[in-house]
Amino acid sequence: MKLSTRGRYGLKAMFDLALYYGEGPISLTNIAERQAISVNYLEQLISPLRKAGLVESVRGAQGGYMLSRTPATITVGSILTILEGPLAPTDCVVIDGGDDLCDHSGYCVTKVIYEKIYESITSVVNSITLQHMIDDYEQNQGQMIVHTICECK
Amino acid sequence: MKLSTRGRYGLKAMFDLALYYGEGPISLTNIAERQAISVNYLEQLISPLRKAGLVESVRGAQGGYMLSRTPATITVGSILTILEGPLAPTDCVVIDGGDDLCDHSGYCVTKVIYEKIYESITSVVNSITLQHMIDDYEQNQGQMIVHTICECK
DNA sequence: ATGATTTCTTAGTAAACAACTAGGGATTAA
DNA sequence: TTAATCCCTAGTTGTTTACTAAGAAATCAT
Repeated sequence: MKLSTRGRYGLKAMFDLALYYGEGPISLTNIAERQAISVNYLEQLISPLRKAGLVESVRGAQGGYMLSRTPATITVGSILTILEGPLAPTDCVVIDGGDDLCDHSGYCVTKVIYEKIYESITSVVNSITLQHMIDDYEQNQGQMIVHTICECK
Repeated sequence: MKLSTRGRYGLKAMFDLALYYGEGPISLTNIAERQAISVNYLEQLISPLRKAGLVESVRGAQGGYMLSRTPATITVGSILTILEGPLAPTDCVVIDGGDDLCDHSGYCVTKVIYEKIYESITSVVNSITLQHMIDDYEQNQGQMIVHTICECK
C-alpha cells in the first residue's frame, strides 16, 4: 500500500512548478536540481502529466514546463492518479463490471471494504490542491527545510 | 497503492474463521478449499496472525485454527496491518523521528498530505470488525456468490 | 546558419518484491 | 502407529520499480 517514486517525485515536481506559476516555463534541469531527481527520470514522470493536460511545455532553449491552470484548480488526487493509476487497494473496485478479475456475480463482503478505503483515499487527495500546498508552505516557511520538500519515502 | 495477496487472502481466511467462531478448530485445508488458496501459502499468512494473538492454533490431527477473541473485537485494520505492514502511503509518516529516511528537520508540505491519507485509511479499516463483515454477509446471503468471498484482486 | 539548450521518446537493466512451491520436522487424535 | 495437522525455512519464478542511456526534434541566442 505504498506510493511509488513516480507519485512522490511527480507531486514534488508539480509543487515546484506551482511555486513558479506565472513566471514562464521552468526547465526540468531546474526542478531536478531543487528536488534532487534525475532529469531523465523526471522527463518520464512529466510526460503523462503533460498528456493529461496538467502542464504545458515549451520546447527548445529557454523552454521548460508550466502548469496549464492555476494551482487552485489542480488537485493532488489528479496528479497521483495520473502517475500511479487509481488510488485503490484492489483492482476490482475500480474496474467495476463482471470482469474476469473476480466473480462478482453477487455481493462481496471484502469488496465493500475495499470500496470504502478507496473512497476515503480519493476524498482526501481530491480535496487538496497545489494552492493548499503553497499556502501551507508559506505559512511554515520558517521551519521549512533546505529544499522545497524533503525526499519523503 | 495496492494491497497484496497477503492482505487480501489473510482477510478472507480470517472472515472464514469468523464464520466458524465457537465451533472449535478449523483446519487450513478446509479454509484453503473454501477460499481457493494453497495450504502452504495460507500457512505463511496465518503464522503472523497467530504470533500477533489474533488466532489460536491446535496442533495435531483434528487440529486447526480459531479466532482467539470474538469477531466483534477483531478489526480489519489489525489484520491488514499485521500482514501488509502499516497501511501508509509512505514510510516517513509511520517511522516518525529524524530518521535517515528523509530530512525531517522541518515542516514538509508533502508529509502532511501523506499523513492525512494514512489517517483516513486507518480510520476506515479500524472501524470495521469481522462481526460487521458477518452481519453484512448474513444480510446479503441471497446475492452472495458461491464461495464465501470471491477472489477480489 | 550554427551551436547550445531543451523537450520528447524509446530501449535497456539491475535490484527488489510478490507470490508462491517444496519439503521436512513437531505434535497429537484415533 | 498412522494419518492429519501445525510449524518453519529455503528456494524459485515472474513482475515491478526505479532508474540509466541515448538519440531525435525543436527552438532560442549569437
